[in-house]
Amino acid sequence: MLFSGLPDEAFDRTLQPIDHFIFPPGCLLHESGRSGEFIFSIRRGLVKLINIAPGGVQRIVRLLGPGSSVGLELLDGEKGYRHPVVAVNEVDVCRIPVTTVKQLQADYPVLHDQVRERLQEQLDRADDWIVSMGTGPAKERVVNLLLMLGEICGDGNGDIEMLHLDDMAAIVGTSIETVSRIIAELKRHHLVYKVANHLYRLDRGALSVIIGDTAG
Amino acid sequence: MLFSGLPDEAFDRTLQPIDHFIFPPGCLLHESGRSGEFIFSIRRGLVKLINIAPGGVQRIVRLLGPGSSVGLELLDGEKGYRHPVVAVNEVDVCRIPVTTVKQLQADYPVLHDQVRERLQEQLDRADDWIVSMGTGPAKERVVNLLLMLGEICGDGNGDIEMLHLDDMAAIVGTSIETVSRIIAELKRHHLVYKVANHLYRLDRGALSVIIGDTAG
DNA sequence: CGAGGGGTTGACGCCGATCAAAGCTGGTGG
DNA sequence: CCACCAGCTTTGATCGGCGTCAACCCCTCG
Repeated sequence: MLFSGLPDEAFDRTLQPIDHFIFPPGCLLHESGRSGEFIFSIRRGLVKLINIAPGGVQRIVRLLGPGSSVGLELLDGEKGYRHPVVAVNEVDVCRIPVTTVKQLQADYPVLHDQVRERLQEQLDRADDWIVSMGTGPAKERVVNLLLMLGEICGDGNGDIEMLHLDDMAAIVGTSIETVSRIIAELKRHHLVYKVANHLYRLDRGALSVIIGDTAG
Repeated sequence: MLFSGLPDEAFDRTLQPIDHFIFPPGCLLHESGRSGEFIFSIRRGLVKLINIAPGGVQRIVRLLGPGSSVGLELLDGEKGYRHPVVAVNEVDVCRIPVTTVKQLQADYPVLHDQVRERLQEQLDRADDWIVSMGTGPAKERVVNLLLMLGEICGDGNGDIEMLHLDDMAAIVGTSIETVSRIIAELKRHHLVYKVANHLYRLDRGALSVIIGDTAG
């Protein structure tokens, strides 16, 4: 969590409350309060940061799971969020007023480091995204996405909650038909197989071979 | 600069010196000192952050110009840089020991904000990159790149220093031949024309039409 | 049972990768 | 001052991957 490392009494004097929310899939996080006043810390589930190009085409620029923070850009004093943020699964978040974070940063300098590490983590994620989702044939990109899903919200078994086709297409930058064909082929070769409704298991070793990762 | 907002006397007690370097094109910044000890602040010129995939394929994940900082990830206590950083032009930088930044952060909390803003700026840049360089036909991506070059290191006239084909290809994710054909076509239509050796001028209005930016 | 939304599958055309070869250009040495 | 060479750029020909359009399937829900 964003506040790990802070003592419990740190929160005794916060002027505004830290609330806990649960969003259903497809819900826009920002609507839970007036725009640009809250930072969210994700406890469970998956959210997508989307970019809407002039023309209406959507592209997903990041997936964030448990432990990640949303809205840190508000600390720079700007009014709005950079991207619309939408729940993919059912999502469990802490909603923290920006003023509370600023206040706590002043009282506990270690929080500065926490915030910086979150930002750095997102930057690393974005760089990885540029390489994984922006390069190579469609098949490699889809496989990269599946493996990344396992890392972000893997449940230990290596099972992932499969996204909808349009989300995956908006991530890897292809048409939904192409994604459908690729995943169908992966299923035929038993590199991906269903274990429950929307829950799929990955053969990570075999998938890693496809993207040419000789380190397995 | 990274230290704007700090008083001059802040640097009187720094244990290690802040040096000034000039790198020729193609030079790896990290080699100027032992690995993982320095943060660079760019004063002039352009650097590229590159990612080398297993297999040797290079992809450029970011271009940084004057005002940007390189190596902020070292503040997280890790040993190495995330990406190799290579000078594109002749580059003018300040080399700042990580320990100096940490020391100054402790003495001047406002520096925490400066660092956070730099990170946020790079995150915004990365997100924009994902959209601009990862979506749409090759022509749009190249035009986006040219316009972005003008923003990062524009000299006011709207002139840009043209990159080499292989760099542009590594940015937009196409072959060098495709980039060459696209730029040749732009020249034919007088949307781009040479004003000096490697210096080109852009017709921004007309180029904006290509990428469908109705706000032009 | 019918409607609708997502997923699947096929046919076809085009964009862009690839291979190949021919200009250009700047640097080097005679 | 010129010839030469290496690396970069340009251009052409060909081919495959993937976008697009269209039809169909399947599951859910009213």
